[in-house]
Amino acid sequence: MVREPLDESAAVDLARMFKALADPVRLRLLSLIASFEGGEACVCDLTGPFDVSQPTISHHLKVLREAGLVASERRGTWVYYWVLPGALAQLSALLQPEGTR
Amino acid sequence: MVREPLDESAAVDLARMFKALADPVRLRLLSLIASFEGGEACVCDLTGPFDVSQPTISHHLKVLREAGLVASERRGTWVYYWVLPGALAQLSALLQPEGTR
DNA sequence: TGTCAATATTGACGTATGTCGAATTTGGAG
DNA sequence: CTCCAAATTCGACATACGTCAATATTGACA
Repeated sequence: MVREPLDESAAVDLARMFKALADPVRLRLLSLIASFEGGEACVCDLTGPFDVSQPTISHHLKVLREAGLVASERRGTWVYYWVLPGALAQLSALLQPEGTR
Repeated sequence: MVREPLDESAAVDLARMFKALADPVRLRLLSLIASFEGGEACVCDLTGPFDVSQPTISHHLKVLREAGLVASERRGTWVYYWVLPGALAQLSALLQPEGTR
């Protein structure tokens, strides 16, 4: 990114992912999921720490999922979420200032 | 971020920065500024490549500046912008998946 | 001092976003 | 089969955001 200008379509794709990170609740959700033991958490684990309603949490999880930052799977009564590390790594690399590595 | 849950105030601060990145025009602006020779560009260099109006570019530059991602200085007739690498590095580190480095 | 070019600010507009309560779906247990 | 708990979807609402045209500001230079 620091080397040569992003073309428009790449910028649109990246903006979609950054937009998913551009909310305090979603950042905390992501961090909470990632730091859970085993790297995954069910929705019931995720609603407690927040002041917002459960449907709102569900909405934010959907945004994260559609942005490709997390994935989910139903197991019986519960739905589990985990972080997709590749997506974060891609964004991380993009923001890496020139010399750094 | 992957190690322990973000607290709310940290999440609010970070979300503010990610929000500044959550727009294709701003991502391209940032990339364009960074990849300019000398690492800085005047506004007149930045309006051409986009389909949006000059006031809109000015608005986006203000958003980037208030998010702490770029800084600017007036030199005579022109105003120059450059990227603040520390801010990008902070976000980059945050997104770094666990083992990576 | 007056005019011009480069940026920024203002005001307005349509659309997107975060949030909630209510209704719906889904699977497990009686 | 029915009922319940977990999660999602729906519909509504207020606020935030991206954009533009018009206006204001700033500095250079004649």
